[in-house]
Amino acid sequence: MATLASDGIEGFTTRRVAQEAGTSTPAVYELFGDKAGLVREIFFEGFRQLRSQLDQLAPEPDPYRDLEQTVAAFRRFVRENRVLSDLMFGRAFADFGPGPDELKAGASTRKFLIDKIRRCVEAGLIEGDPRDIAHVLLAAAQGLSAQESAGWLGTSQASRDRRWTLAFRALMAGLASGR
Amino acid sequence: MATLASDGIEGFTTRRVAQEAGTSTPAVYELFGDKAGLVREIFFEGFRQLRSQLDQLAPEPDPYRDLEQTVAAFRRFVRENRVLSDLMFGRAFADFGPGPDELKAGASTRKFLIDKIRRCVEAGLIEGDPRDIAHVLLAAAQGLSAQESAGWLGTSQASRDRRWTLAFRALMAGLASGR
DNA sequence: ATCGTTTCGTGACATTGTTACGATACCTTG
DNA sequence: CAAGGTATCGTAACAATGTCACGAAACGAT
Repeated sequence: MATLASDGIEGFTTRRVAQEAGTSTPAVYELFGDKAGLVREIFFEGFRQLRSQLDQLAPEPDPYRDLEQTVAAFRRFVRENRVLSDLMFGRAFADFGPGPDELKAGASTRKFLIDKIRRCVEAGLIEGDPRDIAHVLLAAAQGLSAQESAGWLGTSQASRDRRWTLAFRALMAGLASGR
Repeated sequence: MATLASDGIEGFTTRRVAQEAGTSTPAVYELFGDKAGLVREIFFEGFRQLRSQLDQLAPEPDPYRDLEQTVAAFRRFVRENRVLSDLMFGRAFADFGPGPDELKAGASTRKFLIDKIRRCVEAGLIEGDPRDIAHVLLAAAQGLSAQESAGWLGTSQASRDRRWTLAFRALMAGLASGR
């Protein structure tokens, strides 16, 4: 079966989706109304998968390591679902821009982060508004992931790892002492 | 004239480009070979513009403020050239993925950052390999910009500003004390 | 001045998003 | 159980787009 992952975005056409679903093209339009609607569904499915993957993380007693592990899981998700992530966080499909409902999906993921961050704040590891911190942390992870996907973060695995951990440690250390 | 900024990505077609250039479609193919080639040219032009905008920054004696100002200029560029930035840093066009030459263009921008970061390191403000720091700083800025463009960073200007400065300050503070 | 090369315009082809138009299956209601 | 309405689906078509073949024209070199 040809999927997003195997054929990339350019192979993603309504006809092909219909064919591989064993039905005809208008059926897709009957169900999703639009190609954008179809893409939107995949978008939501992506966030469900990410959420499910985060939920399956083994609980970690240390709040710091717990947060670190969550970021690592995010990174893994993006690496293993490159095209899907481009759709979720980038602008892979031209005619699909995130609307209010899509923002909610993103907010759900962020909420997951916020809880873990709150634990770190309550443990005295860092200071600040968990929501702001979640935004910053997620933005950094998203930027690093985008660069890693595009090959901009370095050619060797070692340098990419080094930069990821540097970013996380620096952010956490900087958040330790308020302002 | 219809441009990328006014009509977005969906209006960007080889026929239209040819028409507004006062020529015919195959002329475009003669010049750029491909639509990807045409897009690539815009990609490079984008990095030239970004570089030119960074070069026009008034020199700042304080290395910290200098770096901060550079990041602010990056943010401004992305905000004022939303579609172009999507093309440069995201994956706005499906059939165009960054190759070796494109990576060089990105490296040029990063080099600009590295010099300013080196100044901060030499001034004792932060510690670490300037190249690693540049990667991390650029990734964070790119992630924040992407979220801001998509509307994920918050609805109020104040919260967006707060998160930008939080990210920068936290990163710099965290880089101050090595490891 | 002539020839070869480069550039360019007309027209065509394959693909894609999208929809009109019937046909079919299914579900409700008497 | 049968009839009618509705939702769904397949065939075919249309418009737009990327791309290219095929000459025509322009332009420089000899």
